[in-house]
This record gives sequence, C-alpha cells and structure tokens, in this order.
Amino acid sequence: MPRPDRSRSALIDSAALLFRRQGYAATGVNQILEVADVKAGSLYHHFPNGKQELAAAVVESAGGEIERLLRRFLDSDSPVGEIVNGWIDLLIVQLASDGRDGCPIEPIATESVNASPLVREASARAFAGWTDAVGQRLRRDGWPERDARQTALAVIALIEGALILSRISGDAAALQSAKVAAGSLLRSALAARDGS
Amino acid sequence: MPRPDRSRSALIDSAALLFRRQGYAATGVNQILEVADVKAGSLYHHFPNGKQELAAAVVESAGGEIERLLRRFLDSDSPVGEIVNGWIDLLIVQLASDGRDGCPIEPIATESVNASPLVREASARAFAGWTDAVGQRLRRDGWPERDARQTALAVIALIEGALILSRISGDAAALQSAKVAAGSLLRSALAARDGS
Amino acid sequence: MPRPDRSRSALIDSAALLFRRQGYAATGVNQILEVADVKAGSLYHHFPNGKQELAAAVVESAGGEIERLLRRFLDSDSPVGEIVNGWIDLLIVQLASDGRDGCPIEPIATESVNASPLVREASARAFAGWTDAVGQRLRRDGWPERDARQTALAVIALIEGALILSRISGDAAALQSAKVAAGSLLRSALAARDGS
Amino acid sequence: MPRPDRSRSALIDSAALLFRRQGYAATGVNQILEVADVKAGSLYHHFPNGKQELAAAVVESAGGEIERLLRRFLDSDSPVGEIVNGWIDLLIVQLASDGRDGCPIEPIATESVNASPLVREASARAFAGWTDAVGQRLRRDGWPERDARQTALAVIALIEGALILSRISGDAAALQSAKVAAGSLLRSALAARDGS
DNA sequence: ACCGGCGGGACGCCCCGTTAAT
DNA sequence: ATTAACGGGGCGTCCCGCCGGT
Repeated sequence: MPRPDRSRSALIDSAALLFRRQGYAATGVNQILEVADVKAGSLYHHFPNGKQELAAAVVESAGGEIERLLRRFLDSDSPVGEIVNGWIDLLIVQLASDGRDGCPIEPIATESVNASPLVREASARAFAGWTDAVGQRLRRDGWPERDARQTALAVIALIEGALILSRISGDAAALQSAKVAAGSLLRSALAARDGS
Repeated sequence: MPRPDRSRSALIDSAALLFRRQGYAATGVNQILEVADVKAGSLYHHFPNGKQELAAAVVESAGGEIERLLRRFLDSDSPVGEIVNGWIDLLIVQLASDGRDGCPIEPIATESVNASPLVREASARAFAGWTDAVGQRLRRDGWPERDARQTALAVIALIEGALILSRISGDAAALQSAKVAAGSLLRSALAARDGS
Repeated sequence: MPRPDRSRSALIDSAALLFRRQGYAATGVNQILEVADVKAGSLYHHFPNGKQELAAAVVESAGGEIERLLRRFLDSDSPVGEIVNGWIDLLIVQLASDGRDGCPIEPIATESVNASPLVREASARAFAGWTDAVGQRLRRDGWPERDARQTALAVIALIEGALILSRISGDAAALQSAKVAAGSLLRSALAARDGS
Repeated sequence: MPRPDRSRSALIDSAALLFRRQGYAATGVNQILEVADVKAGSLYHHFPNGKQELAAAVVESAGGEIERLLRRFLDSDSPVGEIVNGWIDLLIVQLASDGRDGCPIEPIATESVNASPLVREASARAFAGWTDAVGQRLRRDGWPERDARQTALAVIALIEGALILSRISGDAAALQSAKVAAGSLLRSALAARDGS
C-alpha cells in the first residue's frame, strides 16, 4: 500500500524531468502519469487546476532546490567569480548527460508566459530568488546595492542565455564564453569599486 | 486572384507571429491556417514535412531578417557598445508592445531541441549568424579572433537570457542590466586589449 | 459538529435542485457534494449504491412532497377545474423563477428509463401517486371509476407535457393552453356524465 | 471507400437513435462514432461545435421529418380526432418496440434547456412546427384562430406528456387515456363551435 | 456509526497533424 | 486546391473504493 502523498511528489518529480527534456506543451499528462506510476484521478486530487498547477509546483520545487544549492555555493569563502565558474561547470556537465538537460524552469516559463499567470508568477519568483542569492553575496562583498542587483541579474541572464544557446548548438562553447564573461563582470565591477 | 506564393509567405508570417507568442507545440496548425487565410492543402504543398518544416522556415526567415538588420546596425561608425545598447532598447520597446513579443526563434528552438533536428539546426545557424555578425565587427575593431568570438557569443547569450527573464518577470529590469553588462564586456575587453 | 443525518437530507436537497436544473447525467456527484457541503465518504455511507440510489431517494422525496401538497389542494371544496387551474398557475410562477424550474422528477425519470430500474420504479410510483390523488377526488365527485382514472391520467400528462413545452419554448403559452384544456376535460366529462 | 458526406448523415442518424434511447448526456460521443462507423475527426469537420451542434442537427432533422409526416396525416379528409387517434396508436406501437422508443426530441430538449441555447432553439422550432401543423388543420376546419392555436398546443402537450408517462410506467395506459382526452378536446371544441 | 483524504481506472469531449479524394 | 476523412492523443472529470480517524 502506497503511503500517503507518494503521488504528489512522484508527479512533481516526473513532470520536472519530462518538462525539462521535452518542454511543457510537448509533454502529455498521460506520459507524466505513466512515468510517475500514478493514476489520473490522483493528479486531479493534488492539483485541481491540472497541468498548469502541476507545472507551477514543479517550478516552485525546482526553483527552490536550485536556490538552496546556489546559496550553499555562495556561502563559501572563494571569490564569487570562481564560484560562478564552478556553477557553470556543473551546467556543462549536465548538458553532456543523457538527457541533454538544460534549465528545469526556463522551458516551462517561456511556454507559459502568455498562457498561465500561475506558472509565470512562480517562474518569476524562482528567478528572482536566484538573482537575490547572487546579489546578497555581492553586497556582502561590499558592492553597492544598485551595482549588486544589476550585476546579479546580468549574470543570471548570461547563464540562462548561454545554457539555451549551448543546448541548441549542441556544444558547450556558449557556456565556456559565459564563464569568461561572468568572470569579467564580477571582476571588473570589483576593480571599479576598488579603484574608487 | 491571389498571386502565386502568397500562401507560402503568409504561412511563414502567421506561424512566426503565433510561435513567438504561444510557442511551437501550443500553436495549432489550424490556427496558423486560419490566420494566414490559407487552406490545409497548400501547407502540405509548400512544406511536405508539415509543421516541422514550416517551423524551420520560420526560423530561417526570422533569423536571417534579424541578422541583416543587426549587420546594418553594426556597420555604423558608432562604438559597438552603443550599437548594442541601441539594439537592446529596441527589444525593450518590443517587449512593451501588445504581444509582449520576445525572441522569435528561441521558443521554437527550445521546444524542438530534443524533437526536431531540422528545426534545431536551423536555429543553431540563426544564432551563429548573429554571433558572427558581432564577432566580425569586433575583429574589425582590432580584437583578436578568440576574444572576439567569445565576447560576441557572451553578448548574444546575455541578450537572449535577459529577454527571457524580462518577459517572465514582466518588467525590463533584466534588459536594462544587460545593457550595462554588455557595455562593460565590450569596454573591459577593449581595455584589456589596450592595456596589453 | 454536524448532527447526525444532516448529510443525508442535505444530499437529497442539493441533488434535487441540481438534477432539476441540469438533468441527472449532466450533474456530477462532486458538484452535489460541494453544494451539500458533504464529503464523498458520507454519500456512500447513506447511499451504498451511489448516484442511482440518491436519485431514487430524490424522486421519492420530491414526488411525495408534491403528492401531499396536491392532496391538500384537492381536499378543498372548490371545483376540480379551478383547483387544477390554480395548480398550473403555480407552475407558471415557478417557471418564471430564477432557475426556470420545471418538474423535479421528469428529467431524472426520462434519463433513467432505460438505465436504472431503481429510479424508474420510484418515478412510476410518484406519478401514480399524483394520478391517484386526482382520480380519487374525481370519484368523490361522483365520476365512474374508469372515467376518473383516465381523465386523471390525461390531466397529469397534459400538465407534464405543457410544462416541458413551456420550459423549452421559454414562454408560458403551453401551460396557459393546458389550463383551458384541463378545464374542458374536467367539465366536459362531467357534462357527459350529467347528460347521460 | 465511403462517398463524401456519408459521415454527416450517419452521425445524425446514429445520434438520433442513441439520444432517443439513452438521453443526451448519457450518450457518449464515442458511442455515436462507433455506431456511425465514423472517426472523431469527421465529427468536428461537420459539426465544429461538437456534440451540441450535432444534437441541434438531430433535433432539426427528426423534428422536420415528424412534421412532414404529421402534415401528410392531417391532409386527409378524416376528422381530426381520428387522425390524432391514429397518430397516438403509432406511438403506442413504437413504445412496444425493442428500444422502448419515445419522442426523439424531448430528451435532448429537456437536458439542454439550461445548457445549450442552440439546441433549445432548435427544439422550440420543432415543437412549434408540430403545433402549427395541427393548428392549421383546425383553422381549415373552421376553428377560430385563437381556439385552434390553444387546442393544438394542448394536444401536442398532452401527447408529449402521455408518451413520457407511458415510457416511465412501462405500459400504454397514459397514451390510451390521451387518445380519449384528445378526442374529447377536439370534439368538444367542435361542438361549441357548432352550437354557436 | 459516521466522516475525511487519497487513490483508481475509465471515459468524457475535443482537436491534433496529416493524407486522399474530388 | 479544397473539402472530407483519419486515427490517435490532448486534458479533464467522472463515479467509486479503501483506508484511517473520531
């Protein structure tokens, strides 16, 4: 007998995997159910608003998990630039994995931006959380508030974009360039601050 | 009487519009046909491989158009940084338009990355074209080949990523930050080169 | 804490309302549960045979209530014709109400005629009760058994049919015509008897 | 190879049969498709609004067919009362058939009255057509306009109601009583007119 | 005895992208 | 070169058990 609430997390996990690889619209609910080994009735019990609500839960879950991991990385004493470089290296490895996994949130977010406010808002929260994580670390390093926010946002954008380009082109060149560029952004601003 | 080949371009234009707003999988062939005012038979006359081939044509068309426009911008005598800033300003305006239009290619590309090599390759070509346009301008400015390529790729990734984040968050902050960051990347690399 | 058996009557009342407006098959058990503010477990406690048994209970309850009301009307000293006219006037008012309510039994009965003997028999009993009520009054007025039965049946049929036609056409014309016709049937039969 | 437009009429015929026996909501589209031996795609080609539009077409088709038949009956020289008696006898025979067939329109109409204006209006037209057919015959017999309309409406209501009661009770008593009552209504009014 | 949460399959209607015929 | 037909699958919701708690 399955213990209560196995269904819910199984659905989120399976959906996260499939959305990440195939996209939101291209992934059928039935496929998710099959992978999760859960019957349709249960989905509707846990997520009365169906696929959209499930997607929002996936975004929240994956976004939160990534944010926690990111914050743990950023808590280290290493320079931010090195931490971000390490982070991107992780993405490169993921990209080389079987599923050619990219960002777990971006496909869901992009496809739902004009269709599901529920998902859009969850995605916005997730990205904001990541940006805040980086921004707070920069502030701790002594960056002025405004510069910290802007640079954090640019770094997240740079990584997102590079991940997409790399997935499409099939090689890691974009991510490698992003490493160099992120290092430059984080260093150059530092230099500017030091130079003041 | 419609002149020959009205169908083909009407299909591409309509599909481009709809894919950009709704995504690839979420856009039905019937919807495209209706908007284009074209009957199903014509689609399979011009694009025997159906929706995928149409999407590839859209990517090629939109990608080429953007590349031509980008090259015209980059031909100016202004500094690259200013040109890129102007480019991003255009995207900010587009984002504020009715359709909250983002990149015309990225949604198609992301959704097709694991599903349609045809589209994936067309998308890769488009992004490579843009990157080359920027890279060539940097080389003309005297940048060494390797730096030019890397920085161009990073700038395109940065813009792509910022556009996505801005679309999702609903405000232009990410694109604004991208402007600052792009300026920094293009300037700092120049400085590094000059300083050497 | 809800007092025992609130659930049962709440279910019957809610189901009666919804079946009458939407029909039997078109009304979901979940909708009934929601309106009744009762959880699924309770339904299958009170009605082990589920929706069908609930429908039968609704028919029995509503049918009995109407029969009691009808008998009270018919107990008056007024001529039958006038009583029936008053009855139809009530239906006209109900029809003009918010829910455009028709007969509470007929939709359930019609939909179940070939599907649920349980409900079919309950419906037959309800209609037979109404017919008997009218027939008994006619006998009390001195009508011969056979005429009383036939005319009572015809009057009930006439009213049922007129109610349906009025609901569909959206105006009360059919019910108005039924008033005239019912008066004629009850008078003419009387005349025939007197004239004999 | 099926010749064009076989699908459309096959769908209407099959739906008419099934709706009449099982009701509208209780009949699944898939069941109709199976009986008609037609694939789902075709249904939505001929009836873009789906089940509702199909039901409206069924009502229109069956209603029209009955009206034509009814008018042919009423064109005869026999007295109206006899014609109506003959008509009811037909219904009694139908009721005794395998499918316990009742009115082909009433179940659809009743179930859709609060759900589908499309069907409601088609049903109203059908019933109005039948009423007009009887009313016109009465006028031809010399009845005054108002009496003709009212009596025609009452006769149709009486027959509809009796058919329902007979279907539910499982015997033809209600229809038999309706024969007597209809005869009385049509004769008594005639007598009144003659007596004037 | 009564109620609540969760799960289970089946099926609801609709529409998809596509192919053949007229 | 348009209208008809084709299967298959889209998501949602159906009605109903089986528990555990009270």
